[in-house]
Amino acid sequence: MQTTRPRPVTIKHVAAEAGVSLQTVSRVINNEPNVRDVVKARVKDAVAKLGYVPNLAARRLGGSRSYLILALNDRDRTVEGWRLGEGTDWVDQMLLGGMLKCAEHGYRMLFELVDTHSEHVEREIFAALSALNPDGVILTPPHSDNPIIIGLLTAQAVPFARIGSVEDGAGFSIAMDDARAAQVATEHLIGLGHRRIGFISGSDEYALSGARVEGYQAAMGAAGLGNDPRLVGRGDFSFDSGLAAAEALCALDDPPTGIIVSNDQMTLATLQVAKARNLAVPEDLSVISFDDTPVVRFSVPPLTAINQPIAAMTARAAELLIQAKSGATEPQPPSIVPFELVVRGSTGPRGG
Amino acid sequence: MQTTRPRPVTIKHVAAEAGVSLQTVSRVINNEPNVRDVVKARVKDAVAKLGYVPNLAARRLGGSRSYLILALNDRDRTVEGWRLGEGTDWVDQMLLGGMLKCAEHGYRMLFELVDTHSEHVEREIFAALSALNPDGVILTPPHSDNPIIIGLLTAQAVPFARIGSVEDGAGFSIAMDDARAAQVATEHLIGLGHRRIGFISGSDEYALSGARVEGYQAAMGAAGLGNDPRLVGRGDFSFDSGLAAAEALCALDDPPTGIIVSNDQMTLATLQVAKARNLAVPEDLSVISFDDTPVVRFSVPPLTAINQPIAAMTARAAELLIQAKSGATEPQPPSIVPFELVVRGSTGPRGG
DNA sequence: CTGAAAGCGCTAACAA
DNA sequence: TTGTTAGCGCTTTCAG
Repeated sequence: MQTTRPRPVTIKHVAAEAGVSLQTVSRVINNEPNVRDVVKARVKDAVAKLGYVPNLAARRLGGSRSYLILALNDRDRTVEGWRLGEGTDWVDQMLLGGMLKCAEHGYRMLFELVDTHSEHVEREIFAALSALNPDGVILTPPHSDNPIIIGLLTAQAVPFARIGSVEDGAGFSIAMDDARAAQVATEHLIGLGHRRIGFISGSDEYALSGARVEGYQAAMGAAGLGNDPRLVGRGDFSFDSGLAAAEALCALDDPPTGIIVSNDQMTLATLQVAKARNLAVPEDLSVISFDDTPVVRFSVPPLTAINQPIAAMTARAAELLIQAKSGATEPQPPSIVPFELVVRGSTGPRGG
Repeated sequence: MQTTRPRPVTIKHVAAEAGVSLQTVSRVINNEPNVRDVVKARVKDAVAKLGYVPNLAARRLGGSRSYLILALNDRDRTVEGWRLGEGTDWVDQMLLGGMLKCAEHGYRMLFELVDTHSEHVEREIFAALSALNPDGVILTPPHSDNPIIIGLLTAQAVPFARIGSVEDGAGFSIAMDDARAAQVATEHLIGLGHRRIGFISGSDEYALSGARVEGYQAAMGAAGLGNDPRLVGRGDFSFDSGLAAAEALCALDDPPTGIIVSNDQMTLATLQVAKARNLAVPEDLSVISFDDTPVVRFSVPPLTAINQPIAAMTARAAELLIQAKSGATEPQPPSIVPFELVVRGSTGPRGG
């Protein structure tokens, strides 16, 4: 059976139905001024009656906007996360924040993957820009600070947002206040009576690693708890590095009763170290994690954690890009998105 | 600073560079016949030299294809999953399978959400079709068997695929062999020496629930283990229903030493019941789950499970749609995608 | 095998 | 405040 595709309703039909020109219909659709209310109402009626929906491709081709926001993620990491099936929900949170925000404005978010480390990054992104003409691009780590990508986007005059970056540079930068987050985490433990509090940092390649250490140190200093460098372990976000760092902290003569760890993987490692040493969590050792990915709900005990507001950051990115008039990419102060300390079972009073 | 958007490379430039007409370039790009190899090579060189990438909007507007596949999910369930952050990776697996497969063919997959239960489903999808003109639509449960949606898509002559459905009807249906999966799970337990094997079914609203019970019964029968109806508990995929069903099974005079459960949530519940009854898993009770979502890796012990091949099903859907010539939506036999029994720690020899 | 013409559905620039 | 005229970049006829 060969069904013929029904001829779609175009702006022409609406114009005819309403007895106005194409242009007037276009103006009404796009909420442009200079249309009398009567006419506007007539057009809107016609639109509703015919069930007219503007065609995206035609809109893009004729006009200057595509109503498309392109979100870019690192291919290898993303695909690996999907394949592993360990519940990393970075992409989901991006969709949650980005798609819904785009939809609010009649935009669509298209999600794509690019190879960060390949020499083809530029070609890949260039191709996507040429094919899609997105009105804006959302960059995530590690793309957010990639000079090649930023250069290309700038040269192409495509507005872009950099999530998780506070580096100066073109485009909108959107991040959480990592220093403040570490500070809040530290204060939480201090509030529970802890005096010896350890910190396991993330990879130095990420600016946020340093910021978190600073926040921790600031809170410790403010509480008069000193600044014992042995309490700061160095990790690289991997489980194994967490193991090593936690082990080192626990082996101290005067070990911490609370540890703040820079991501969920390393926190899981810390839990494992505690178990091996017969330290009950949180009775003997309190632990706070960073990121708050799904796994924190399934560990025993569930982890108290600072969440990474990926959905909110992506939503903000989409919003800024949609607002931005194409071509105008003036430097702006970074958007700082609020985070939350989610208290679960891994923290408790000292000596609980 | 106001950068001007560089004038993009169009098919015209390529034609000029290669010294041929637009049509010839178009033919080469689209791999159409009737172009001499010499000319084809010349055009390809020009494309490479200029870095030409065809514009999607123009392609769609001029031609009959949009190079877009639209994947539709239920809005409420999807958004709830994202908000809960419990690691459900259905969407991720769809992207993994669908996006990558589309990319292989120069297509793009666009992911959207629609309200199943609203009266607006039809309007929503119609709007998406009008705006996007996708070359195909991928439906997931519960849309896969929604007659309104299927009717609309059929009327619009848009090829579509229904994931997780084996119901007859228009469009491609793509599913896994649930009966066989349950059978394999049952055989796995039988192979471990289990004789009393329980089964907790899912909601009767899903055809797959019945199929799984049948597969289980078939395996039991084939092994001469009879067909004790008390061994089949009825759940509805919720944690609580799993609790009740598992409790009932364990309370039998002659309780099972192995239980197969129709999804991960109910299996987690079964684990909890076992713990409450001081049954060690897998020593006293073996458990096999269905779905294999990320959570199975984090439970104690990790769950042996039948995976749901979402990525493979979505990839298959994309493939079929891309192949399908628009307009020709002849009934086809369902595509059955292979599943896997992933053995982890929740199953062991009887009386292990 | 190749090219010329027409138009897809819309918006931008201009005219009225 | 409204309408008219050109395209946007491509693919589809249909000629050659």
